[in-house]
Amino acid sequence: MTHNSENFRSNCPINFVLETFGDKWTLLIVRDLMFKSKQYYGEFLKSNEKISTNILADRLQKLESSGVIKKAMDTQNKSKVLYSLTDKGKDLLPIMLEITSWSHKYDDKTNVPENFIKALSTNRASVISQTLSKLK
Amino acid sequence: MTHNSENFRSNCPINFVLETFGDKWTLLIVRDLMFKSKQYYGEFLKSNEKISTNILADRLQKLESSGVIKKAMDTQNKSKVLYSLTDKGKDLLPIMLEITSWSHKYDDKTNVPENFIKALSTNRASVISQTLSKLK
DNA sequence: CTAAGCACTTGTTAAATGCAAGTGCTATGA
DNA sequence: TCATAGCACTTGCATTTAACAAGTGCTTAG
Repeated sequence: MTHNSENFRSNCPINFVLETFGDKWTLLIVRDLMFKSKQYYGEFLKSNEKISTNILADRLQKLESSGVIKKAMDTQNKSKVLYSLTDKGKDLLPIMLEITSWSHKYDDKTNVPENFIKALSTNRASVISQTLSKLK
Repeated sequence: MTHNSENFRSNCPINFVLETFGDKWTLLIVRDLMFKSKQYYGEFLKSNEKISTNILADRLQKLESSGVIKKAMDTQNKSKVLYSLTDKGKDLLPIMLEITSWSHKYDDKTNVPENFIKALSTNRASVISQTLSKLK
């Protein structure tokens, strides 16, 4: 969905991210690409949250058309499709890190490695560069 | 929704915020409280995105039960209800600011004052303290 | 050439949303 | 004090979206 569509709601920056990420599933795909080194359709399906196949297909297509992810053919296996983050997708990292901090603070069930939390508060820049470097 | 409910999906921090904010409306209420000095039901209804009354009532109740906002009686007018952010809600500010930066970068229709964007990149701490100070 | 894996599609049922109208308080003015 | 209006919701119903199970078509491995 874009601001040009018939579903246009406002010019607000908060609203803009909601138009792309305002559901229960889309950001989980970004998470899997960004932090869990997943890149195949079948890998996204295996996440704990158990996304259904039609919703996954729908969200992958929407993320691609909004320029957050891109598709590529797996050069090793032509029946496989490789998904990856674009620069626009990688730029979501600061948002993801703030979300992680907030959840760590307010949800005692949230499971984030303690050294990641510590690095985040003491050396945020290197957390960012290390995370991005793994995305090649 | 909490991690104890029957809808539990995972212990992931990204999933945790999606359980509360994973829809098209909830975060707009937080935005209105945080940046637009709104505090009444009728004020939220007037936002550009045009939330419907039943959805607004539902989201206000969910935000209250998740501890992000709190209700109070208006001391001037007993027929009015005052909504405000809790500390947990105010702690969403860094997330909101990162969202604002991302949308400003990737959506040319997004309308954020240029001096706010500039302050955000050069003096983030003071943007935070000034925003919070207006929330009393 | 057959079987299995992978990335989706399709169909149906269940849930969430959008819209219009209504309800029950409180305040205000004649 | 009694009618009117404002405010914060509720309710009912039509439409849209999501969940679940099953199926399809292409690719590759044996």
